[in-house]
Amino acid sequence: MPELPEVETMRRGILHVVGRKIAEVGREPCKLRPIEVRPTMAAFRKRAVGRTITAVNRLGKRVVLRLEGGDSIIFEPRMTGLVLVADPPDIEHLRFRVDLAGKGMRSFWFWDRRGLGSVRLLSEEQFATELGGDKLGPDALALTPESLRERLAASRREIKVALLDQRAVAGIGNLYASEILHLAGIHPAHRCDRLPRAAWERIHAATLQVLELAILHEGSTLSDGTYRNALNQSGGYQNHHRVYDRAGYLCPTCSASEVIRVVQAQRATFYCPTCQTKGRSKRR
DNA sequence: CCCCAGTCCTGCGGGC
DNA sequence: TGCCCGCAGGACTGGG
Repeated sequence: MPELPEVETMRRGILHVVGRKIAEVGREPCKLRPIEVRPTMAAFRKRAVGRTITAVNRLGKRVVLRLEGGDSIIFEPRMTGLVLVADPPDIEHLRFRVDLAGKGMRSFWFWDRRGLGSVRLLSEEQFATELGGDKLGPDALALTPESLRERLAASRREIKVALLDQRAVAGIGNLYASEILHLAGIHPAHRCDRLPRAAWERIHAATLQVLELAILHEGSTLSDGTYRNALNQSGGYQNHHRVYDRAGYLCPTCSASEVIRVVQAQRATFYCPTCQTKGRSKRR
């Protein structure tokens, strides 16, 4: 499931479309339930064709193509979406295509097995309304210890659940939340409003460390094999997971406890009961 | 406002 | 071996 490192890898994989002009856009033939594309294809085509792509950005877990004139195309992969420049895993799940004018790469695609993702073209105004303001917190890579603490310290939620809230911090998902809290040595069920200042600093440092290393490895491809980079290659960070999907295995940090799986807010959380303690017990 | 449970969707794996 | 159910968790919504 694409989170910040996977989406950042997608972004880097299509960075070379900057400066290219869009020749055509459209849905790919697909027998499954169609993904959300907005606005209608006729309006989408009218506003995209002939425009030059001026930048490829990432906003939390979305890839953003900036077009000359102010519109943006937003690719939102959600669970199983991919941005591909070549060699799709299969053609049945190709959902959307962008053709480019001129010399070089001719097309790139949005592929999505489960179809929960979307492709949207937004004006500057729509962009500000739907993705700006308080809709999304600061990007996890742009976080400071203070901004993290300011946004979450008053919450009564458990820290693992709060880290998934994109209005608090943008980019962290279920997999990396577990990995971050393990590296920080914080129990996932610790209430935000009971975390000391030093804990926020550890969470902040762990967030940067985990996400940056995961980007270096081009994200995590889990056993279902869904996530691929723009060239349909697997990521490598799954080989560095310390707790995620590793219930019953010995914690690689302490070698004293097995990794535990629990459910928080209907999602799986993995942690080490020795490395990640709650409250006072850890105070030397 | 804050938070949780339910919803969308497809493919896979466990259990019988 | 085959079938069916439950699970995976992005983001959004409805309601307490």
